[in-house]
Formats: sequence, structure tokens, C-alpha cells
Amino acid sequence: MHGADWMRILEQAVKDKVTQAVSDVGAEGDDWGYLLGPATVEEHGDLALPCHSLAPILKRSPVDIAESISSTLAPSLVGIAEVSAVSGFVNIRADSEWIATRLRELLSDDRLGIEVEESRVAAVDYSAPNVAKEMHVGHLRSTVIGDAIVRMLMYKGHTVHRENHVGDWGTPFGMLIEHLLDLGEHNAADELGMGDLDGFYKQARAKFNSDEQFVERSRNRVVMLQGGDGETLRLWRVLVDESMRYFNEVYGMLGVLLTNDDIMGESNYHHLLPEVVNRLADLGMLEDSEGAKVVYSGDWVNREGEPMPLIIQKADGGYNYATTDLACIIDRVERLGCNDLLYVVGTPQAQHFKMVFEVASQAGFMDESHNTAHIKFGSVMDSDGKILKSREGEAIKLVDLLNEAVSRAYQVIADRNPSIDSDERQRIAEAIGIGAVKYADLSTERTKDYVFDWDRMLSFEGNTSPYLQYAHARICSIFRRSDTDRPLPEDAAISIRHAEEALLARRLVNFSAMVDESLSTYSPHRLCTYLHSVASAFASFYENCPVLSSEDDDTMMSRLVLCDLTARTLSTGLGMLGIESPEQM
RNA sequence: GGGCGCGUAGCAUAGCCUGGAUAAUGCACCGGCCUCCUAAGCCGGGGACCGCGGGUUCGAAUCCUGCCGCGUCCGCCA
Repeated sequence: MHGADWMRILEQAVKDKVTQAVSDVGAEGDDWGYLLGPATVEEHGDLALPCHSLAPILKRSPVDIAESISSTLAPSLVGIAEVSAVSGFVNIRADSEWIATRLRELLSDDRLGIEVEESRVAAVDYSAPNVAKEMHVGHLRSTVIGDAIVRMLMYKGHTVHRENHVGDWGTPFGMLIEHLLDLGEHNAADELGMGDLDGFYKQARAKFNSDEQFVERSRNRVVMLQGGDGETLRLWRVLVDESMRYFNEVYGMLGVLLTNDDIMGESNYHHLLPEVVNRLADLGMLEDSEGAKVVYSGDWVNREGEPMPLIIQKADGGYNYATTDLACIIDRVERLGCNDLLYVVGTPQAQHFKMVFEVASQAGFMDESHNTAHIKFGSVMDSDGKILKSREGEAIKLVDLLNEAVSRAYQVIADRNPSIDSDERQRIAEAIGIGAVKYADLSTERTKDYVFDWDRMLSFEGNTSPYLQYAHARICSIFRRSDTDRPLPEDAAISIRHAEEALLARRLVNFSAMVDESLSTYSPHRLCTYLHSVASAFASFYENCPVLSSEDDDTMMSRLVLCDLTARTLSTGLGMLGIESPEQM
């Protein structure tokens, strides 16, 4: 297990010696190095080697073996780590001096140890709001998680295509366009531009459910839209543009990277849909089912236990979302040259994506060199344990949540730090309020459902982004008060003497490993957990190890190094999560 | 009915992929700490049959299996 703390650099430094020591005690043949892992009990050390599985091979007790290995290993790790044996475990603890040297390396490294990887090309499909529908808290997850993954990939040196697969096509648009006409184009555009998407959609839906004439008009309008009627397309464009204007406002508030350049709505893949059908037909994969063209793949079955197909083209000639998703794959592989196809989409679509990926592979739209991942996330539930849907009318608008978060943050700053003027206060309130909302979503394991809790989203205490930002701001405050400029001298002397210094130093040295762990599993929450542990270690250090009033200049400089690295680790880490790090709060 | 996922202190979560020592964190609760670098904080404390039962293993929250509960998906919506 590689939890919140995994001292990868120590593992790399000692691995060969450990393997050697194990074989020296007689366990030859296999490579037993894999037994080496993070110590689960912090007091025992940084790394541990459990010797129990060697016992049957060596015919000795684990305690005995651990002691043998320990005494062989200890001399070879002088200057790196201390070795001890406790109840069948060999424990390895990095020397303070060795860690100090690692810190000095980080001090002069802008990337804080995070390596640039061989560059891949990735498409990250995320956010994907629906035109003329309100963005509610359910959209937050995809947008925020996707954005964090994009930032991590970019930091690691990959080329990333952000793909905002906006719902801008399909049968509802007949209804929406007719409603637009009923309201009067100008009025409707105003309403949409004001961000009252919910009202607009619900009114349209209500008419559709009660007015047969309206239903008829809507149907006709869909036909005109799909037939490419000029005026209809123009009206459709109004809906899309007004909605996008509103979405961009929300993106701006949220501080995500998405812009108009990233919009690749469903309508963009229109021209590829016949191509999908043709290619599948040429491969002989298409079968007829009551007039529809479908692909049977895998062993999916429906309610009746019959094989379940992926529908490619409906009997009426229309296309399905599966077809669009296949077209996307063609586009991303062939036009964009992507290696990684990542979809930040809710868990309910898991089966759909499995089927789509399967068909795409079979059809040769992609091959073994392509990595697909459905980065699924759980649903936001209401207090009854039911999935939260905008249609139900109870869902909280995302903008309202964000505004509330900012105004609460504004109030807290006014209470705690009245010296900050109101412009600056507003700017900081946005960083803190928005950060808190994003962090609340990012910090929990993404596949789990959770019940929406207003207070949870708006909390500024405990494992929240304000806690991390607070640590950062305190450090900035220390530097403001000191007469030492950053960046600090590269040859600064570092000495780790107190327990609080040692704990903080250990955390700092693990940053790059934790970033890699977080990205490799597409799990931003791991980075959150790690950053919280850094901030927490800093808070203890801050209380117990005075910096500016240290006993001597060397101690002060050493502590300033810890402060500097902590601040940079926090701001870099928060930056990957799309959260700002104000210098005061 | 079948597929997938989830179940860890009062609440909310991490740990599960890759098995290891006393199950970690936050909120809430109890007790301490601001003449001292920002108390959005720190220090200490209580609180858990890791859903239930089997199995594998020297060792299981973690792997396998059965059951229970909840969620979600299951052909022309996306």
C-alpha cells in the first residue's frame, strides 16, 4: 500500500542494498525486493521489510531473519538510513542528514522533484453541460475532477486536449427552439443570458408534457434541425451561444481551464456519423434489428437474458449517443493523435463506455497503443438517498453555491483580518470560497456516491482547502516579516533537530511520488490527502519551532528552507487541483 | 432476474489495486493553549464486533466465496 506517505526516493536509494542483504542471508533465486514497502507504523521507520514469508524458505524464525538482515544491511546504509529489527520486520529510517540533502536538492528545483515524463497526447473529456439546462452541483464533479487531471497531466509534460462534450444536439432541441419562438427570440436570449436556464428548460418541458400542438411543432422542428434548415439552425445557434456565454461565466468563477476553444459538442461529430456506420458495415459488424443497425459485441444481456446490442443507427435513420462516442474516438485518435482517451463521466455510464470501447477496439478505431479510461465518479445524492437531478427542480444551482461560498469567505476574512481592504478581500474570498467548494469535491474518493451537504461544501475547517491555504498564507507572512528574500540561497545549511522539523521534512520529500501516485490512478483525492498531511505537519512545526525568533541564524535559515519548500509544495499542489494560494487571508 | 459499484467510531471520509506491526483523518464531544511569526490554528482525551458468515494465508479492512442492505445500469434519451 502506498498511502499518504511513501518515501519513494529512499526506496530507490536502498532497494539494491536490501535485495543484496536478503540474498546474503540465504534467500536466493527470487527477487525479494518487492517485500520492501512503506512502514505502516510511523514510529518504526520510513520503510519496512516484513520477513515472515522468508521463514519457511530459510527455516528460521522471522524475528531471527530480520535481525540477520538488519545487521548485514546496517553498515551498507550508513549515511542514508538507520536499520533496526522489530518482531520480524526490518525497519529503515532515513537519516536526518540524508533528508536534509534531499531538501537542498528540492530547494533549487523549480519542479520540486516532479519529473517530466515521456510525453503522451491525451484527450480529457469533461464537464459536458447541456445547452439550455442549468449547471447544478452534479456538474461540479466532472468539471473539477477533469480540470485537476488536465493540470496534472500538463505538469508532467504531456500534451492535453480538453474536450468539452457539450450536449448541443438531439431531440430536445425541437422543443427548446419552439419555446424560444414562443417567448420571442429577444426575450428568450435575455433570459438565457441572465443564466435562467432552469426556468427556460422547465417551461419548455412543461408545455411539451401538456400541449399536444406544442409536441407536434417540436417534432417538426427536430426534423428541420436535422435536415439543416437555415433558419432553424440560426435559432439553434442562439440557444447554444447564449448557453455557452453563461457556462463560460461559471467556468470563470470556478477558475477552470475550459474556454470556447475546448468546446467539442455533439454537433461537431455530425459529419463523422455516417463514417462510423460505413466502417462498421465494411467490417461486417452491423446487424439489422427491427430496422435499426446495431452491433452485438461481448456478452452483454438485457432484462430478458437476450444479447444486448449497441445501437448505431435507429430505424428512422437517426443516430444514437453510442455512435457519437465512436465518432469521438475516431476523431481523437486520427485527427488529434491521442494516446490516452480519458472520460470524466459519472458511474451510471460505465456499461455504455465498456461497450463503446469494446466495439471501437474490435472495429480497429484504436489499438493496443491507446489507453482508454472511464474516470467515473459517483452520483451526488439528495438527502433521501436519491440521485440529484436538475429536472426534479430541487437541485441547487452551481452559481448559487459558488456565490454563497465566496460571500461566507468574505465574511470570515472581514472578521479575522480586518486590515485587508475590500478589493483585496473580495479577491481572496474568491480564492478561498471557490477553493473550498472544489476541494470538497476533489478530496473524496471519486467513485463513491455522496449526499450533497451544503455545510460540507462550504466548510473552512479541518481537511479543507482553506486549511491548506492558511498554512501557505502564514508562511508568506513569515517571509514578509523577515529580511530574507526568496528564492533562498541554494547552499543554505539545513539541520533537522526537532521532531516537528523531521516530520515536515519527510512529507516534503515525498511530493513527487505522491503526485505520480495520484495521477496514475486519476485520483486527485490522493494529492489532497497528501497536501493535508503537509499542511498538518507544518502547523505542528509552526507552533513548536519559532522561525524568526530562532536561537541562531543557522537555525533560522534552516527553518526558512522548510517554510519555503512547504509553501511551494502547497501552492504547486493546490495549483494542480485548480485552487489558488493567496499570500494572505 | 442479470451486470456493475458501495457498506470502516454519532456523522463524513482515507486505507483495499500492490495482504503485514497499535485501523488513519476531519466534524461533533471532553480538557488545556492567543502580552509570542495569522487561534481558518496547536496540544491532550474518549469513541470502531472495518455490513454478516465461510475460505486462502504465518498474517485479512485489504484477496476469494456466499448472504444481507443501499445505489446504479440493462435496445432505439444523452
